[in-house]
Amino acid sequence: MSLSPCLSSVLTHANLTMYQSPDDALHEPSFMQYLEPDCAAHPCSPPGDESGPADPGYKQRNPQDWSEEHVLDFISDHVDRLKFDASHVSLATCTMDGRHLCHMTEGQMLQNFGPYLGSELHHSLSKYVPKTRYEQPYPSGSDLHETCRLLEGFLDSLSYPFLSTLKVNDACDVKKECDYGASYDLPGPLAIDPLGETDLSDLSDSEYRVCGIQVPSSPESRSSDSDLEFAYSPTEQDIKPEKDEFRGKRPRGRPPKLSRDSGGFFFDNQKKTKHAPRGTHLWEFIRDILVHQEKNPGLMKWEDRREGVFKFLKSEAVAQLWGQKKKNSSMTYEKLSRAMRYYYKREILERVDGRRLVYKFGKNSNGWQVEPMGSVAS
DNA sequence: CTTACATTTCCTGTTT
DNA sequence: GAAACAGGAAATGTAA
Repeated sequence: MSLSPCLSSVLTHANLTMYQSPDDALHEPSFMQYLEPDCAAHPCSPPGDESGPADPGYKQRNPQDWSEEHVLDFISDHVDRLKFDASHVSLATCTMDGRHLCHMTEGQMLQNFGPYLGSELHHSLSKYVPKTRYEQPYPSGSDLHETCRLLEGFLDSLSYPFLSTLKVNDACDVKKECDYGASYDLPGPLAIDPLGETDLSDLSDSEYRVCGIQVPSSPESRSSDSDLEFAYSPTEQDIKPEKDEFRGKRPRGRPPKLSRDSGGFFFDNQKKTKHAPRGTHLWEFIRDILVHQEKNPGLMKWEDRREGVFKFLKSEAVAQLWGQKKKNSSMTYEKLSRAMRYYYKREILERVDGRRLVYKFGKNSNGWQVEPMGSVAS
């Protein structure tokens, strides 16, 4: 389907309606919210038609030959598929022809489109591009190191808790020459499969991906743990000062959301656009990991299944997974554990004194018990 | 629009 | 000293 006219208008619209305040942002329709009605209203291609009447569409073309509209189609398709909130995409960011797009390194894509969408676009593009051109995003040492440098700079600028030890895999073979450290030995792409009766069923495959990025198991690099709000491109005013600079100035409690009008970048794509469906609570998420450990072995384990005592084995990995579920890439175990502690009062969890990373399900939790007929617990 | 809820974020202080 | 724990305070986003 040729979405480009719609997409262009959408992007233009989005670009022209930069958020003036957080409140504006709250009510700003998402990228796709713009897109779909617009496309419905405009004489876009009929449903199911991958191409316009005269244009075979980007899928039928060599990406090198993509027009700007093809590139916009390509991006919009991914935005659509990923249900990505691209309301902060600027048209300028997406305006390029296929040749330009193909010449972008993964690092540049991450920088332009954010870690989530950028990674997806890069990965997807590598399937379209003939091997002659695109297959070698890091063909030479210099290119490789340039990308490493870009990526490192980008990651550093985000001050992501683990980014200093990130390992980039797959299409970017950077790991071979840029040792970002050990990765979580998570099973595959952190894949918790939808569990049918569980509350994870609303997750798409992509929601559990780490976008080609694996997070290290040893959270040693938590030095920047206060700099987790990296929802924006690192503009001067958006980058938080060092922690120490805040001392004595920052009020207690969660700070107000920053304005999102930071130049059309959209690293706040993890912004929650929808609250988790009713029933999708943290304790249930934890329970489901425990109950279906075969889906994610090694993250958590039962200490005493009968009593409901469990332990985090990879606390930060679980937190990352929870963050993915909530579209919040800055989730940490520290924050997750705060939410866990709130469960004590509600008796969803019980305190287990003296044991680190160990919790116990309380009387107000359910679904974890070993039942005679094994209806829930497997 | 308001309110309740379930977090999320950040903090200080304590314990392991 | 670092990581985890504890819990206060305030903000957030969604549903009702």
